Amino acid sequence: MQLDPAALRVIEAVARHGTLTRAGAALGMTQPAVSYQLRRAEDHLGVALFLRSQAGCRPTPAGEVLLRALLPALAQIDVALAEVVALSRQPALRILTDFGFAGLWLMPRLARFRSQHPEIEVQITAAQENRAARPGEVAIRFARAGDLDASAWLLLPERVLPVAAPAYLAAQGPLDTPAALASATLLHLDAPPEARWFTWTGWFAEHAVARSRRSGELGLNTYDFVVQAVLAGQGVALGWLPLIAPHLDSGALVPVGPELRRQDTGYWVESPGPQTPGHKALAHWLRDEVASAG
Amino acid sequence: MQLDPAALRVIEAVARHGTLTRAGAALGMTQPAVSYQLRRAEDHLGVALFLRSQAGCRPTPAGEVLLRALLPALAQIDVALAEVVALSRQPALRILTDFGFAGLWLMPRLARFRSQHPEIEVQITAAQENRAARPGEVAIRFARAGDLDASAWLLLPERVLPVAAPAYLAAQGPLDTPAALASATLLHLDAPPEARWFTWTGWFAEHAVARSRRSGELGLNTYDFVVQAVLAGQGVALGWLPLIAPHLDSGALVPVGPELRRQDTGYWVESPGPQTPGHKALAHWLRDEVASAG
DNA sequence: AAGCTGCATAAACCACCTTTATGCCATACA
DNA sequence: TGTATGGCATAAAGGTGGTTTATGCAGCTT
Repeated sequence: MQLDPAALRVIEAVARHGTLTRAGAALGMTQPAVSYQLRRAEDHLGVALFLRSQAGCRPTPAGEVLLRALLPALAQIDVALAEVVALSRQPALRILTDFGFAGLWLMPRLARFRSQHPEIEVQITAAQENRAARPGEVAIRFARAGDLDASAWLLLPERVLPVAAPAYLAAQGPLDTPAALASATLLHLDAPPEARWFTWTGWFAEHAVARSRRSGELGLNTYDFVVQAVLAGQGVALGWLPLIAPHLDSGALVPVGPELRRQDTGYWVESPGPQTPGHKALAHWLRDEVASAG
Repeated sequence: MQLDPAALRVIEAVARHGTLTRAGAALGMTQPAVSYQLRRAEDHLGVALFLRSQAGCRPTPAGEVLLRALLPALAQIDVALAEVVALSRQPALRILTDFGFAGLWLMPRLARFRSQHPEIEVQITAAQENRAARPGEVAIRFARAGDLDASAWLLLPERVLPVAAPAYLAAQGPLDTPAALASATLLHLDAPPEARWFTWTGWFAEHAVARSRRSGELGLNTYDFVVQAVLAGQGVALGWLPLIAPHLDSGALVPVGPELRRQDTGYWVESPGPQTPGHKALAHWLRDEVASAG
């Protein structure tokens, strides 16, 4: 047995205010409208809910049975509605990250997050210098374990391998060995000294080949640009696997050397402060994206 | 922040059924009406509550916040509504009593009970022979403590006194003493031998006067009739105080002898079986009526 | 490609909910 | 006693919002 839902609010207002007139004022209605609604509800249920007197209304025993459940239930609903509205007024979810990650990983995938969560407004702030996230913000930055707060988690471990464009390989000849690679033109990602990622120097050291940077070789300070240059056949780059995976898949780039991995460095997610549903949704989605990429 | 109450039902139905179309069928509406209501609610709140897909809807995180409170709250309301309806369908409150009590005490007061409890339908069954109440019934009958169930309670202890009409006294002369009363014409309430109330025999025995019934004196088997006869000046009656109080107040009858009381006999209320709000309301009202009569 | 199902949107319409007006009743006060 | 005030009920009028019908788009399955 259900009751016209509007009537529930009227019943509650009458109980709360004690007269039909005052209930109407609270609901933005006139007394006859309240009288009509209350009457309809009582007729529908087949029982009087309030006794009317010149001094106002008081509930009948049947009315009290209903009000005992109705008042707390409506209060609960109102609390939840306030919570929903407060959520909708949350500031946008701000993601801090570097240009490379933003351009090569996040932006191509963001449409998927937005279609799953259209209610979450997302702001992406890309920068050269990654600062730590403030409470409420989400930072996705390249770092090593120990550099971050304990609650940060590793999204993408570091995996690199030398890559070149097919046209460059055709002109250059085979680059089958680290020694052959040492003779090729290398593209460098210029970064501050405290940068934690693999560089060519580090790569050759791992393969016991001495190779220093030649003058005239291209150096770029944004990984996005490094990828553009290698695609254009300007040399061999150290490919950051999760970021260049689409180019490998399409054949625009081919591996020209073995892969190197590190488990304690990579892109980490830190998200200080309270975790709103938006924060949780983003974390969940990020994990899904990595998992589905295999 | 409140929401159109009709929308709450729509939101709940969409969550329960998983598609707008099926929710509409359950609510007796079409899909576009559901779509419109849901849209209005979402616009009002400023946040999407459901994600729509070809396969149906699933709640957003904000939707889940609301549903966590809404589903149990609406369930509580529905339970209370069902309870109210069940109450309204209770059989009438059946009161069993004798003709004297019904006619002289209960009926004159019943309007007051009905105005306080218009939702309670009352049935009065008066009879010469009072049977015990069945579960759900309420019996108000003359009895002595020990004859009834332990839950029965004494409504009106027995208080009697000789009364006559002023016209009878004017014709007869003063009846100041039990001996003078013995010479008067007495009106008798004829009852079965197991009757427990005061009779004239008992009254005279208490006053050490031998008085037996004279032939030709009027005997009546209903107390209502006894009261009519004494009002008509046909003799002196043993007045049952609670029942004749209005006549004493009005002067239609005057006392012509001392009052006798007994505390273990009188009108008792027995009400076996579950005590519905109706039963409780009646008991409460009965106590109030006795208390306000002093 | 065809068929089915789900949701969104626009236009039309009508039922019902609200307002205005009025009357009755009870209470308080001068 | 008469007047004023406040509360509820009822009737009539009207207008608007909620519903239906029609249509189109998208996704999925066979």
